[in-house]
Amino acid sequence: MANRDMTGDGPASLWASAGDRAREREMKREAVLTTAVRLFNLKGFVTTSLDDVALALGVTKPTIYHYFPNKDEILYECVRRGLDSIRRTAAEAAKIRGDGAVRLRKMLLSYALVMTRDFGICVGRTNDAELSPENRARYRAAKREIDQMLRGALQAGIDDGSLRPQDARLAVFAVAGALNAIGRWYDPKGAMSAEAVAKGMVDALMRGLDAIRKED
Amino acid sequence: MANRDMTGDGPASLWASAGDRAREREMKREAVLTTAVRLFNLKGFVTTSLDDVALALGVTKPTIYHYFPNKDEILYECVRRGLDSIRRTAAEAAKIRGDGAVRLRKMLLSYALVMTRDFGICVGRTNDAELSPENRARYRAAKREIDQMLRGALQAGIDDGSLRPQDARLAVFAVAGALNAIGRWYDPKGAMSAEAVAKGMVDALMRGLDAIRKED
DNA sequence: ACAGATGCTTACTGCCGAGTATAGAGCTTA
DNA sequence: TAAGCTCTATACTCGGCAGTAAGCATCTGT
Repeated sequence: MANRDMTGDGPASLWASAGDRAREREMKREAVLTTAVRLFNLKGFVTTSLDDVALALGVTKPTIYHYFPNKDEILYECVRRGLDSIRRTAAEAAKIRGDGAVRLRKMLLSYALVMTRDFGICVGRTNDAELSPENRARYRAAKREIDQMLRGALQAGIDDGSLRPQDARLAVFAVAGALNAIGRWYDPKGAMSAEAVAKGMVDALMRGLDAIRKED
Repeated sequence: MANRDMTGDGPASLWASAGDRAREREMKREAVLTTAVRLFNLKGFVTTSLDDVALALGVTKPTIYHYFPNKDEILYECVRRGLDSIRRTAAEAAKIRGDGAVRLRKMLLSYALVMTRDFGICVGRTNDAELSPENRARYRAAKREIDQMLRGALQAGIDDGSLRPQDARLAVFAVAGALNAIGRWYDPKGAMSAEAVAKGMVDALMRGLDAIRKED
């Protein structure tokens, strides 16, 4: 990495091989994570052992420790990804032009979609008491941030008249509660697509906030 | 119990003492349960050991086993109580006269109130994977029953025109999700009373279902 | 061909927590 | 005063799981 172009070998082969290794490592790490999150969602974090995860991957437990320092970090990385997706899409939605109702609707739609996928489901099912104190603090901070964004959009909607005046705190808790639970009943192999579920859910929730009805 | 009135002692003293003992035992069992549920809600079921519960009660672990056969039964009894409260009040609400919207609103209000109390919170936080297979089956059956009652009232409301035509399954999941999450944020020592939270929540949710607005 | 890194294995340790064996204290009935 | 029941404690067993030690194979660059 430090001494590329120093040999006559040419940078391409050096980089290719170094890159291959790094990429392969990243893919394996990814495989650990996706296998872990699926098991966590299926059986719960505490009741899933790393031996279970290793077995599902066809490797042994110490292998997992080559990619993650401990079990807690694996869970944290799972919820971090879910929360980051929500946060990122919500931040984007906050920037689009339109009234508060329009921005909030977009936020909720992205939120709902994330909750139909593995890392999102994990967010919905994870109890913060399962995380280490440090990661719990980060987890809570991320949740708070999302809550603030939703509340901000809702309040903006109330202020600009696109949403009914109401207790923003209560309303956001209700909405988030409904969305977080999606992973507890949604079946990807069922009749409804993730998009249909998300849209149906968000339409109902936005009606509850008295949004001006806009079919898009 | 079998031979009362057989001695000259008189039934009163016999019954008093037998009753006292039974009552005392019942109270102790109750104490185990309420202490356990509070710890479960605080730290999570799996991460709470029976030694923790015993310590909080000022006794030792074997004492707990005098009142419950195992840890699983303790958790099951907690969720059973919460679910029974919801089920009972919902069944009552199903019998009152009025249109579907009125009955559904009553159901949700009782549901919400239960979710602000310990056994209700436990229902909201318990992951069915934590229960033994037999108790998990009972737990699911109770949940399904409640779901059916809500869905029935909602459908009745759609049929009688008091609620907007919509996907009943999706709507009930949304509503239940919002209510189940109450225990994750509601603080009994906070500014809002349980009643205020329940009413605010239910008003918002019913608006989402396009109930005819009735301030009661 | 050799040195060192990398990836993974087998075979552990150590701990924690569910559940139990057993005994003793106190109350109840005879 | 003795037998028996209820309740509780001390002091275990046993199993499961997070995390580790140490070694073997393979691949990489010199």
